[in-house]
Amino acid sequence: MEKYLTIYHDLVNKTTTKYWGNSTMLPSENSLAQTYEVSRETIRKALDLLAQDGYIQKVRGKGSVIISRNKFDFPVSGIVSFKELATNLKFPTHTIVNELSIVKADQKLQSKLDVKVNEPVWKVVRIREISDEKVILDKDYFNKDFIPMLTKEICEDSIYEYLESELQLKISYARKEIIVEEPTQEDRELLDLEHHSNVVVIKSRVYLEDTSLFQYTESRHRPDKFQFVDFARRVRNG
Amino acid sequence: MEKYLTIYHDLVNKTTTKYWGNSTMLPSENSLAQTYEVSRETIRKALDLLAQDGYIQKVRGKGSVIISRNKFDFPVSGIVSFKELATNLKFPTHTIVNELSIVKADQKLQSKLDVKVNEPVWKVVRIREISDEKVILDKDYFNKDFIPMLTKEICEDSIYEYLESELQLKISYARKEIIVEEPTQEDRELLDLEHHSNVVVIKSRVYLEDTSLFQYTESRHRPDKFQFVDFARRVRNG
DNA sequence: GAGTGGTCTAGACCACAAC
DNA sequence: TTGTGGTCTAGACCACTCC
Repeated sequence: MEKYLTIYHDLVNKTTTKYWGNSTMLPSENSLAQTYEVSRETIRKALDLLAQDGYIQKVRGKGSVIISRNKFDFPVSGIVSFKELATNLKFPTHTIVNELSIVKADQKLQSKLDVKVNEPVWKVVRIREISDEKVILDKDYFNKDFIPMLTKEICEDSIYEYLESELQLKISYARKEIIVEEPTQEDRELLDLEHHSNVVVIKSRVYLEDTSLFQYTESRHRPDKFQFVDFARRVRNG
Repeated sequence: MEKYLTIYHDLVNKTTTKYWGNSTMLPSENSLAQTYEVSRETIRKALDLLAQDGYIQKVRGKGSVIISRNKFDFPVSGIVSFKELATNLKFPTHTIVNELSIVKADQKLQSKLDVKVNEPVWKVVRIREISDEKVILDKDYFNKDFIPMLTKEICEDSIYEYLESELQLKISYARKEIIVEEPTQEDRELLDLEHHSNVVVIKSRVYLEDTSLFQYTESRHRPDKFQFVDFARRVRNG
């Protein structure tokens, strides 16, 4: 593996496990460069990642401050699949595949998935249970060019794991939009909505490393089971 | 200004205004290095920012692909103040300062703002109107150590602008949590909630460059007026 | 084989903080 | 004055894409 990534992972480990005792500061860049026997720029590359991910804050003239993360401040920025989320949760989770089919793209899908009308796309509808309650409805549409085959078993496990390890597709980035809607008839039928009169909808477009758009997803959550945690650095200013 | 930042801004401009015509590719790093008369590493630093901010996607062996941003894909990742948001919106906006006072920190605030119980903190409650509807309730608490003075006029304009330009405070990063709650009595009294039975709550802790926590905010939105747009790169994998 | 981006180096100079 | 992080350089080698 690349040196700076190895160092990054090692430093993540050491900052989160109090390797340096109760010190709130990382060793200096020069000191780390000696320790790892690399150039200072390589250390800086690793530290930049730590800062981006909210593990440290660099302060000019002083050093790198370790940011303590208490309790629920787990980092779920970035793209997270339900399986990744589920393994972080302490509650039992279960996935029900409600639909797995190939449909022809209509007008709406055409624009969302960047395919031609009537082109075949995978449609997957899954219900997510947490503690035996049906609280999330995931509707995925995949560009069929990238995924020749898809089975119920794969959908029950993790589509992302299949894409990355079997098909060697590299997910690169996503655009997400979070809004609140009134439940549709489908929401009411498939989810345990109880008295709730809203659903939180996360619409995502997911892109591969070569910038091709290959997935459009609507993840519809019961509002009381929705939480989004974000770590944001100040926007670049002129 | 630093070279790589100048180049970053210049390239943002050129990629968003079709400076290179309909080409979807940026010039190569070596070519850019010649053009700007800097080293390749400096160009790479600028390009890394462009990639982080979703303007380009770098593809190994090929080059940097310009990511086209259509219509509503404006980048509101990061910390955005209401004033910044308001200037982006096409609708008339207005701020009503409902409360501006110094209160003593209670148990709840103590943990959220990292101050001692009974220490004085600024409390600011503001109602945000969009198109003459009261749709957002902002409740801000500031550590008084950092802000000696605060007036109604500043709160009506932009507290952030005051902090950054007058007090020279440098906001660095924030932790946000988005959840959905049932409206409180206060929400019902101060907002035009109409029939809506939920509010979207964004809880933020805002930190300065030296990692001191100086603000805790709850921004309470009428659900139909809430939208959160995010650009996310894949989480680092091992 | 030529061109691209990805990694890494050794060294330089700067602005800033702490003493 | 010393140490810290921030910027910038010139050059090297690599893996990858495309022809």
